[in-house]
Amino acid sequence: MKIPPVKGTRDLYPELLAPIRRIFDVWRDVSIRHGFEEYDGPTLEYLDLYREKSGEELVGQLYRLTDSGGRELALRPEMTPTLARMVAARINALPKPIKWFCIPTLFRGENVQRGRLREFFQWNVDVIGSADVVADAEVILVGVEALRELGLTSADFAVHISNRRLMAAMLNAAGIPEDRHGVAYALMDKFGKLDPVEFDRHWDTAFGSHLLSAQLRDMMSSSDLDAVESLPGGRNSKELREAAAETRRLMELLANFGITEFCRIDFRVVRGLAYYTGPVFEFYDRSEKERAICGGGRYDDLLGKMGKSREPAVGFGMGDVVLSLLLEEKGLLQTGRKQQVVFVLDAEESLRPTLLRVVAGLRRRGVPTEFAYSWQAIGKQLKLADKKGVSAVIMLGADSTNPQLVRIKRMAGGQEREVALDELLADPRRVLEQDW
RNA sequence: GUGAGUGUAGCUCAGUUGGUUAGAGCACUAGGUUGUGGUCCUAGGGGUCGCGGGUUCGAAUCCCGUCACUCACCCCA
Repeated sequence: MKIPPVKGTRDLYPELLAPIRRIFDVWRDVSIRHGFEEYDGPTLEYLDLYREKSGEELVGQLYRLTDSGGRELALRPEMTPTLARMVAARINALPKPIKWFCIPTLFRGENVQRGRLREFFQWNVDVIGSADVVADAEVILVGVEALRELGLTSADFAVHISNRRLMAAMLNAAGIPEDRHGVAYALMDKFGKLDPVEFDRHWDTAFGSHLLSAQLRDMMSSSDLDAVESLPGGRNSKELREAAAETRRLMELLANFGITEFCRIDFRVVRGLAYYTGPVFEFYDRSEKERAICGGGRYDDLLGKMGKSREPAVGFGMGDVVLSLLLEEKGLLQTGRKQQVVFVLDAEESLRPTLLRVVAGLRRRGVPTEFAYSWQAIGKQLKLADKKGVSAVIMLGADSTNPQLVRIKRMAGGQEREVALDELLADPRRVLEQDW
């Protein structure tokens, strides 16, 4: 019986895993360079952790199971609840701000389609314990730097920035009651998909104010902070002016960090889940054909709901699936072998013991080394070396008059040179990297 | 959940109005090549034609059902 991989999962063969590993390396490297520490948590959590935090929508997508002790568990669909628990447990002991990152495997029982799987990797970067908008800016900086490191430029992607506080203030100023804000957000989230007439009609039906609808549309397409304050009631709203000021400051900080070219205000960014309280952002490819590469924002109230003390926090998640699609489109997905492997061969079978000694010696000195398990003619061994994609071959017994001489052959150009075996083993990296 | 499309070798795909033993390219294995890889040539392995039923002397091909996958919609980190 043939059992296929589970829907929405991937069999990551070496050539498929290689480019993903490359992405992980960049994520990790950039995180550490920006002062973040890596953490991880369990893949399995109590179902209640998500029930309490995420509401029924996400719980409906959970992979749940009952263990042999009758505990109701779930495969983690996101990292934030775990992070919140871990931080809450040590909140008094950890120096603030806490800057942590993580590259977890996540599971969601969603419909599978382009850019969306049921098991995927997601880079999480969070700052906890600072209410300063500079933390928001730094988190965005980390995300931008990682994409730059992967070869993307401002011609390829942009960070679309909005602010939940600003939107709330705006709606308040327009006289829309708090309990209707959810309806408004849902509509604003659809702004990009609806044409103006439809948008007006939906807005009118919900709020009965066609005028506001038109102004909202202007504002959402203008990306202009000043336009916000010209909304009905805007000039008199302290809340709104403050939120606008916060957003302006964020843009200034991003300019100070030197990434203005990547960042733009975009009030179409609302973001699905309800726990965001301040600036929110999404990274999109410039064509906006793909789903968001990355999304995040400030969630000052979430940790308070998880633990005892309220802690301001900001962070984002960046999945590997959409990012890989984009990198592939741009021809930036690393597919070839990058590893520099050498292959040791012996001209005669009697040299096998020497070969094994040389192989072990090279490996001990940090040189990735391969060899043929059974002796074959030089031509066959070279063929094998070629298939393995090695960068160089070290030939033992190449000179029958002097057993101390080995010949090093570069596979790319085919050049060969001879070197003493002792010299090679003394400092193989130097010998192998040296020009000749 | 809704709609559309696609299922033939590991991959990409041919396969005539239904007709002998289902093919090609790539990939894989081996040989040509007993002191030098890539190119080239030759050979080989690999298929329950997604699955089940029906029509027929005969089904990869026609019909019905079913399953899987892909894309889109809905929804949404």
